[in-house]
Amino acid sequence: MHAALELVSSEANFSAISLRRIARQAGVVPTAFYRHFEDLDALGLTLIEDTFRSLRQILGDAALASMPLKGLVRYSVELFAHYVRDNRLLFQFVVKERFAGTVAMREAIHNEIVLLTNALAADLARFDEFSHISQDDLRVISDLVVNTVITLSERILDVDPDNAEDDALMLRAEKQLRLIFMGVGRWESRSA
Amino acid sequence: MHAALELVSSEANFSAISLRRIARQAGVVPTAFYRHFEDLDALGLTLIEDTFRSLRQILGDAALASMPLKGLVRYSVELFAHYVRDNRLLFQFVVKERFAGTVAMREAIHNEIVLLTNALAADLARFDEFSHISQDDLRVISDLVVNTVITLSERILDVDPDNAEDDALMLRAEKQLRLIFMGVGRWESRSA
DNA sequence: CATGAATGTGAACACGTGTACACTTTAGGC
DNA sequence: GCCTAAAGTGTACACGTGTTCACATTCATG
Repeated sequence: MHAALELVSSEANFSAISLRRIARQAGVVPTAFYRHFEDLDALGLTLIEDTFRSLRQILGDAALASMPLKGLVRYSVELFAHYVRDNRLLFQFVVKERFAGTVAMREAIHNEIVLLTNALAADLARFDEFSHISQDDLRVISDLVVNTVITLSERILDVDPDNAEDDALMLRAEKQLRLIFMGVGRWESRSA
Repeated sequence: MHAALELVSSEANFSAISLRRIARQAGVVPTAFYRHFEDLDALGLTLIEDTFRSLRQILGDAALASMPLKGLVRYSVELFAHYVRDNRLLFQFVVKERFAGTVAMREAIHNEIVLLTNALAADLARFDEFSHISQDDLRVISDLVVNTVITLSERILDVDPDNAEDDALMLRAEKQLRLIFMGVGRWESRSA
């Protein structure tokens, strides 16, 4: 698995690397691959699963819902950015395969993102600031927030690790999220 | 070029299809490929160029800056969505290669998006509603808007063409953009 | 209509690919 | 310390790959 991640990180994407190259990178003979996965698709799906399993755990442990809304934006952006940096290869893989992968992979990633969006909507619902927002609109807003955070991680992965210009990226994302939350204050859900 | 687009649309992505398969799809012998492009990279870059050239033209012709801000959101979302649907294969290609493509391709796409963002920022600056926003913040806002529209097109491409549930997607994107613009009303640029 | 450029052809090359199969090595629980 | 399941090995096959080169065809324009 790690060999595959390394190759995908330095090459274009998963479909561009072969079973034999992965095996070579892992220091193992090609046929040994089959001892662990039925085929390349299975490997890819496992990598995606792993990524989101641990991401869900991080986000769950953080218990964001019990924080004051003030400062939550900065905190969660930093938490997320930290996690992305710590799992660079894994996230690079997911970002690349989100649109370029197999249908199975794309669906898996999509489903996980939907789950994250739902979780965020549920968290936001607990804040007074969102009490005037309808259920549907809560999901629309969460969707926008999730997309903004995804874009942030794509960008963090695009600059090289020790460049440290991530700060500018994070500040921009924070600004955008604050802007969104400002809009929420004036928002009126027709069917609230 | 069209043969390549068809294959990429039905397969995973560009790096997964071979020169020989493109030639076969085009009804031509493999070596004939070299009469038109130096290699596959050149083909890919040309496709990206073409996509954005015509997109820039559409957006330029629309002269959005001369419209009232009211109704502009709905109009531009519809214009954009229409264009994406009319150039489904082209956009599918760009979306897939945005992160999974060659470095050259990725850079080309990235640069084009930056151009679009700058153009939007310049357009927004003409509206009274944005007169209290600093130059930098204008770019941050435009960035958020562009990302939201990109996400919309990714989703339009994900549902099959004659499904006609695009409307729901467009409504969501419109809501999100209106939310952003609501935030702008309360936004205060510190260095305005 | 002729001529020259643009486009398409076919054979050949060296090499990378996924996977099957029988075999050997490694490691952990009784 | 043995023995069994897991992991790794080496060989072999049929096939797809990019690119080369000399040759054939098409087509526009003088």
